[in-house]
This record gives sequence, C-alpha cells and structure tokens, in this order.
Amino acid sequence: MNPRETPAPVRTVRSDKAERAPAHKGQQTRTAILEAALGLASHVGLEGLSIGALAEITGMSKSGVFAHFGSREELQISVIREYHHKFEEEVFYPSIRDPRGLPRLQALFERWVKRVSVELDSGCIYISGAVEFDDRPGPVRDALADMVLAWHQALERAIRLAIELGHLSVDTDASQILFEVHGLILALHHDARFLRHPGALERAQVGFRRIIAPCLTEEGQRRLRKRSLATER
Amino acid sequence: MNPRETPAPVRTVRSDKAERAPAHKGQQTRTAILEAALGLASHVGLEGLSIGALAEITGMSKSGVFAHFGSREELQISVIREYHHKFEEEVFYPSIRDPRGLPRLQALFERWVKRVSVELDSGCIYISGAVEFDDRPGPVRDALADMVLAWHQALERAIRLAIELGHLSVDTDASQILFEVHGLILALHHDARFLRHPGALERAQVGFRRIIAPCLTEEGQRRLRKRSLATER
DNA sequence: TAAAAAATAGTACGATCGTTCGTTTTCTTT
DNA sequence: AAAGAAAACGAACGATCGTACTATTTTTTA
Repeated sequence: MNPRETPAPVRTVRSDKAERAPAHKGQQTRTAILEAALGLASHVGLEGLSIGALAEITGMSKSGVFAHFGSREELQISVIREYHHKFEEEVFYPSIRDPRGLPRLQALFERWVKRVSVELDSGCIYISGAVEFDDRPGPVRDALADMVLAWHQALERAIRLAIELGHLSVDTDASQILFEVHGLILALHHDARFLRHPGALERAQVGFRRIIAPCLTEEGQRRLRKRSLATER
Repeated sequence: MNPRETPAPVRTVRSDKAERAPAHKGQQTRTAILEAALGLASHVGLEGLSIGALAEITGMSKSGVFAHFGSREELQISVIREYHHKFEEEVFYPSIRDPRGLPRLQALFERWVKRVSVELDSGCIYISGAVEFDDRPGPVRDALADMVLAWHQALERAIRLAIELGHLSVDTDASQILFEVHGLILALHHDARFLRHPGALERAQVGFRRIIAPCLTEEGQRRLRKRSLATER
C-alpha cells in the first residue's frame, strides 16, 4: 500500500526549454534536493528551511544547491509545488476513482486524514505553511494559498456533487460542510502531532460522520452503509 | 551563569495578582519588553522572535533586552506565559461569571472566537506555537503544551458541567465535543487569517450550534433560546 | 573524441543571530 | 548626599544565513 517508487515524471517548472525534458542530470539532483527539502521543511517549517542544512543532507555544496533554485524564496515555492504534487498523487487522484457523491467524498476525507495523522514524521506543509505565512505577504504565501484553495475547491466540488446526486439533502450548505471538515483535519493535526494524543484519528472520523449525518438523504444513508460494510475488515 | 536569577514572582498558571511589591524599575521594562515581544511573536511566530528586533522596537540595546531573560528560550517561555495570562484575563475569567452549564460554555466559545478572529493583527500564539513546536521537543514546547492543555481542560470541565446540569444529554461525549469545537477555532484561524475569507466567523458560530444541537436536552434548548434572545440586539 | 554546455564546487561578502563581558548610567536605599 | 545595587549599554565573539562571483568538474552534444 506504500506508494511505489515510481520515478516521478520530471515536469520542468520553467517551460523555457522544450517540453520534452532531456532529463539532464540537473533534473535528477534537483528532484533529490527537493525530496530532502520536503522532509526537512516538514520538521522545521518552510521558514526553517536553510540552504546550508540542505547542502549537508544531500552531500552537496551550498552553492551547488543554491544554483538549482536561484533564491531561497524560489526553493520554498518549489517545495510547496512538490508537496502539492505528492498530495494530489496520494489523496486526490486515488479518490476520484471512487464513485461520485458520498463514496468519493468519504474517500477524499479518509486519505486526507491518513496523510495528516499517519505520517507523523512528515507534517502537512499546507497547515504549517498557513500558520507561518498568514501575515507574511509575498510570492511564497501566494503560491501556498493557490494550492490550498485548489484543494478546497476540489473538496467543495465533491460535496456539491453529493448534493446533486441526492446523497445529501438539497439544502446542505457545502461551504459550511467544508469549513467544518477542514476543522476536523486541523484539530487532528494539532492533537496528534502537537499533543501526541492517541485516538485523535477516531475523533476526526466520528466528527465527519456527525457533520454529514443531518444532511443525509435515504439514498445517502444507503451509500454510507454500503461503504462501511465494504471497508469493514 | 545567569546574570539574574529571575527574582520575579514565579507566576503560576493561575494569575497571581499579588505582585505590586518592590516594582523595581526592571519589572516595568520587563513588562514593556514582553508586551512588544507578544506583538512581534504574533506576527513572526515564537521562532521568529529575535532579541535584536525586540531591542529596536523598545529602543533598548540588545544586551539590555537580553539581560532580562538570560536566554532566548527563557524569553520565549515568558512570552507564552504572558499570552496565557492575557488569554485567561480576556477569555476565561469573564466567562465563568456566566451561569454554569450551556450559557457559560457559549460564553467561553464566543470569547475564544473573538480572540482568534477579531484581532487579526495579533495571531493566536497557542495555534502558531503548536505548529512551530509540534516536533521540536524542549522546554518551550513543554510550556506551550501545559498552557494549551490547561485551557482544554477548562473547556472540557465546562462541557461536563453542562452535561451534569442537564443542558446536554448524559450520553454526550465531552472530549469529542471539545475536539470538534477546537477544530472550528482552528478552521476559523486558518480561513480568517491565512485565506482572508470573510464570513469565517459566522461559519464557526454555525458550526458550534450544529455540534451541540444533537446533544441538547429540553432544558438545554430553553437555555439556548434565552441566551440568544438576551444577546440579540 | 573534442568542443560546448551544464552542473557543481570553492570562496568570500555583508547581515544577523544569541551570547559574553566589562563599563557606565540609573535607581534605591541609607 | 553618598554608597551600594540594579539596570542598561557597547563592543566583540563565533556561527549561520542567503547570495554573488569565479573556478573546476561533469555531462551532453556535435
């Protein structure tokens, strides 16, 4: 169930060169640096990222690392984009293969929960970044906000779809649901990572059921039962 | 070797008001520095706190500021304690004058919401600190966790009281309620501060009502109506 | 395989960081 | 007012930061 070690499709950020990535060696090391940066940033935050520490981890020279990004800010933005890519890969794309409506919404939530709680070694950059940059305007904040907004919109689409398909009642306030579900994730992150409370994961799952319970139609209840049976044992 | 062994009254978690004592000049400037530090930390985080910046703000010399705390870590802890003190003063104490049970719980929540949303210029150090120190063990983290836990326990006591007084049904899971309500606050902090979403405050309030609604007894509903009438207009 | 290009290393710079230490100013007490 | 204590200053330290430059090595291209 662990993500396979697929060599990520090298997608150049700067499309100055030809689309067909010649896979210069630089791309590989850039990816390696980004990998290390992702791990480091999840411990010390985006603001705690330092080129020197990154150089030490990757066994390169400071200037060697620096040259790949041109500035610390660009490095931070690249890390955000990389995180977004992984997040999509691990949370979004697997979930949209579930049937539309409530099942898909549940899948999205559950993978989101896993991403935040299970990997206690790698904190969520969306969450820590939001706190770090909530009053620090600039391109880093903008990049972060773009990604977070995109994810929120994807979630809200899933909620609206569940309404349109009749799984949730027509007077359901999708934005409100999103707000509350997001709150569950943030509380989970807080309790699991900071307070080291065991059982926070279950709290989040219970909360999810409580949030959608009053909105369920009969069809929605059927879908819910079906899925809970399917995923049970 | 510490230049000064903090002759200051060891301020425990509970507010210890009996400190008018010698009021040596040092205490005043220490308070002034702490005030500035609180404002600075709410913008750049506890990790972003720097003695140099603090010196510039207060118009003192770096070493002058430093001497009051003996180390950066001690400064951070002092800031946390100061924040805790203000938080108690503005959120906790005014609310426990409300009648026990649901009214008091509502008062606590509403002042908490205000504290997080209204003062957009001064972020919540509990929230930003939790993210900054969630995998950075040490005395700062410990101090922060102590304060956060104390607040959570106070809240949970208020919830349990509402159950005992028959405002909430006896099978209400107080810890679960606390978890979800905390989630609302975190989502509010995220949406209001980071995303600058207007209306997040209302979302949090709606969420609160949705959380307690299924737990309300008849007595609880009566209490709720009474209060919403009282605070309306 | 030689030339061209890209990637990496090396060094140095100015800033800022927390901290130390000795001096000087300011306050408190006698 | 003088003496003693407390508070604030100023300069300097070693580290680390991001970044700019120039070399050197490695990889790609012709």
